[in-house]
Amino acid sequence: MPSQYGQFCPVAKAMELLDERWTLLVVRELMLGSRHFNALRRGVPRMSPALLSKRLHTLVRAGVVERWVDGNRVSYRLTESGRELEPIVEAVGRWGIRWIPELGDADLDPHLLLWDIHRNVDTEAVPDGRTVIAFVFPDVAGPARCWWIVVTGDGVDVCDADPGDPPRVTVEAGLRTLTRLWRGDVDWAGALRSGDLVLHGEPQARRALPRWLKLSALAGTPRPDRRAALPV
Amino acid sequence: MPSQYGQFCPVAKAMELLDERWTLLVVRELMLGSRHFNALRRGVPRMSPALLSKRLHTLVRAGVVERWVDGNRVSYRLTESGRELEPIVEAVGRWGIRWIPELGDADLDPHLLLWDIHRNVDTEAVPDGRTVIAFVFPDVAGPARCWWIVVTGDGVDVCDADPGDPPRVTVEAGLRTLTRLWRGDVDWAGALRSGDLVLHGEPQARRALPRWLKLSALAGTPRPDRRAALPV
DNA sequence: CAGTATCCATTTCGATACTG
DNA sequence: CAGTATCGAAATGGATACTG
Repeated sequence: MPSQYGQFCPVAKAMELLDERWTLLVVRELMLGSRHFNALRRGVPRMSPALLSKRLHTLVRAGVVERWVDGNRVSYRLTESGRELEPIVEAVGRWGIRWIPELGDADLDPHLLLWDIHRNVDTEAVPDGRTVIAFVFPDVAGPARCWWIVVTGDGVDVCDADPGDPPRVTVEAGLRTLTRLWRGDVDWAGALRSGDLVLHGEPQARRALPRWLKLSALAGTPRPDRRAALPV
Repeated sequence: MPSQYGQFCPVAKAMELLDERWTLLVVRELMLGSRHFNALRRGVPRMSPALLSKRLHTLVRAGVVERWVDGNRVSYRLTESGRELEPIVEAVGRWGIRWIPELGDADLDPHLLLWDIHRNVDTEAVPDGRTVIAFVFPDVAGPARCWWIVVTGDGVDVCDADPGDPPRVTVEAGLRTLTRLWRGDVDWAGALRSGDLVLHGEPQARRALPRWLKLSALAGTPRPDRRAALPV
């Protein structure tokens, strides 16, 4: 049981549930459409399965999440109460992107980044057939250096192994740069101009890429005007 | 330092700060106008001074709160970043009052309740001069049973000792009932009708009381329609 | 696939007392 | 008024291994 504030204030009562570590991130994943335990895990990879399990149970008991068993498959989904958390998650996200713009090295995660990018591919904009987009992080060592996103009529997949087909476009960028691009901290033009992001492939495909890859839903959030905060 | 999620997601970055226990309640108090350490403590009485101090320092480092020293008096106020937390606190409050309506006995606190009520007295509506409103909780033992709110031209005070003057109105109600009235879980008519809330005093003053005491800002939040959730 | 179980290091926090 | 100091109990949660 989450610890109690001993206050009748609705903010306190809500936070008794919502301020438990990881809770709102699990809710975020459910909002983004994850339904199964291991799908949820992909969105919160640093969370141990035991803890995810515990949080899900707490959310079910609180009436925010519904656990559904059909056959031998278990799925979780938000209840009406859970869906009404959306304005909170959005407000937190908007505030976070405005006021906590700095990312530490520990915040960067290629797997998570590709996972996010892949679920925002605009399949309408990508040419029919099979399209492979490769990503190379020159500053990342080991197996997390190269990634592939494969778009077909059936959907979008991420791979950490070469799918074989030659990529239509290869994106070469520092992990931090691509992360900042995804978040909207920098735009395509700025990333290309800085030289830290380089595209390889046919000119037409390179020009089309920004339409294939939609950025984070929060990327368009207006940022605080730093100049206004400076003394005259 | 608050623990890290290891995610670049703005929700995660924001929650690294905001999901620390007590943090949002301290922000709430600052939004309600508390400026000094001991004033803040009154709004979060179950928080130890050491912990309040720690949270304030964390909020200052995060740029959400500004610590201001003038003379030998210290005051805290929200920065622009902190003021932009208001939509979050409001959204959390609205969600909480809609979806966590049940209060445990541990959530009831006469001191906190009178403190809240006193800062929402509509001084415009109260007659000029000196007006005393007494509160009696028959179900509370000891010194927390009787309270007085004193309204003068200078402001509004709460007392836990008889201020002397005869009260214009005496409110006699169970602690839970007055709390639920304050939150808007029940209205004046309903509380009076149930018989658990009784007013003493001249009829004119008794009728005027609901205009003197404004309820929580969240009291008017529409509640989920429970009937709609039932099977047909 | 969908979790449990166990263990222990670490963190957190409440209580209380004390200070300039 | 505005905190700090200290201490021990309790909770938290990360790592790892295991199960139907």
